[in-house]
Amino acid sequence: MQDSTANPIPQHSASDPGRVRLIDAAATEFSERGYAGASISAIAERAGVGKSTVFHHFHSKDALYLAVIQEAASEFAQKMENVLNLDQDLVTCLRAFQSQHLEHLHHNSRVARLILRELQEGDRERLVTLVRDVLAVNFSRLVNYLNDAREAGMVRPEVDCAAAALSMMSANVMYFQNRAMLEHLPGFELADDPNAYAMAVTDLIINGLAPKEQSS
Amino acid sequence: MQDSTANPIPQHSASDPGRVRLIDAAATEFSERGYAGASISAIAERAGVGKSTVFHHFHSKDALYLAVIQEAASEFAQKMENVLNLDQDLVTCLRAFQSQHLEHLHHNSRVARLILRELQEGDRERLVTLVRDVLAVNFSRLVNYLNDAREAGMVRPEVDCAAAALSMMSANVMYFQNRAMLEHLPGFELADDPNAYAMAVTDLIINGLAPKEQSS
DNA sequence: GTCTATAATTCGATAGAC
DNA sequence: GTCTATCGAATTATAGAC
Repeated sequence: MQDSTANPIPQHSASDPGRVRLIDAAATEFSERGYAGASISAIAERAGVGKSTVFHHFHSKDALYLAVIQEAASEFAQKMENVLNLDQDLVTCLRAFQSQHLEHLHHNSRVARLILRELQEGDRERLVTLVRDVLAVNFSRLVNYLNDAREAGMVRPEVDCAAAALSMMSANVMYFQNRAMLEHLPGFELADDPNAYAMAVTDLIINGLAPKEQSS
Repeated sequence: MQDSTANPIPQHSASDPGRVRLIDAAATEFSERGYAGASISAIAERAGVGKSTVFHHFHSKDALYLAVIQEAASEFAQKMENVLNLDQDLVTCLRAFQSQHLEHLHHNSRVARLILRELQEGDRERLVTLVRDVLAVNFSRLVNYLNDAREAGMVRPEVDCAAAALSMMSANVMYFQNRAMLEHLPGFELADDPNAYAMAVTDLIINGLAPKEQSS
């Protein structure tokens, strides 16, 4: 199988079962104990392999760590490709995006929490690598889509597409991270319905608060 | 578990200098070490008073903790009152709100970080109290403003005002929390200009992505 | 399991303001 | 003389060491 790789990160692909087991074990360890707290031996043990096997697949703890996140990010990148295309209308695409993004966070909550944790208290170096090499790719994909849609006249020319993309994702991250507490906000009805929330946010982002006055 | 009788939150207000010193010291200790990690003696020492003085002002560690957050929350509540009024137009109010909110996060970064930390890894009980007794008040204020604006026809009737309020605040929290990493997102120009960011988000929330033209 | 260290909380007394 | 902020010592709870 030939990889259509113009990708910067080498994708050994998921074919390797040992690699998959390791990434899964590492995801658990890292998310439960943080980067520093997770030990390679614990990861190896959890994966049912020897410590040296870990270093056969990944040349460093750092590389393994990034691979864990890369794994989830690539998966989401795939979903984005299915959803963001300019032939469909903006509403359909963004609804699908927002809904899938939120769903992705829940389905990959270990890694999502890992990333959020890293963003708060992680090491600078690792953080920059993470953002530039992994997160930026997916973020840019959405920004580019919005920019293209703007070119095509589907989006107002004044809109800052990066700010828009960030707003969309922020809303989901907030929901994912604090769902338990949102229940206690009076007037917030959507705490138990992620999809309805995603739709409400999408509607807001697309149409805004203000009425579309045409009554002149 | 002892029940704190009849919620006696004494509103001595800021007049009491000893109280103020304690709240300030506690803000630092709590935000640096987390709730469990912060000790009453360390707080007392930092404030330059004896340990038992702390308990003269606050009946418990818990009460002190809440008072720290309550302090910053009330301050923001005051700012909201100055900014959210229905006599001005929606754009003006929401711009001012968004900008002040983001500024407030920066000026009270110790407490802001404290809250965000608590939301992630805090104790359930304390979290619920925090949300219901403190955060919900300010959140509701914005939601109510939006609801009133909707009644007044300044906001589309379909909008979910709670979701809108949450989106606005999420965008700011994301920015506050991750400003350092946003620089590394390609295409994101506003990482070093909080006010411009707040304006971009406000514009988005008010007008949305879609052009205003009424296509029948 | 006992012992110990550390932390939260309570008590009783003191000193100064009104 | 009362009121209140303060403090040092005493009390309880708990987690970790041995």
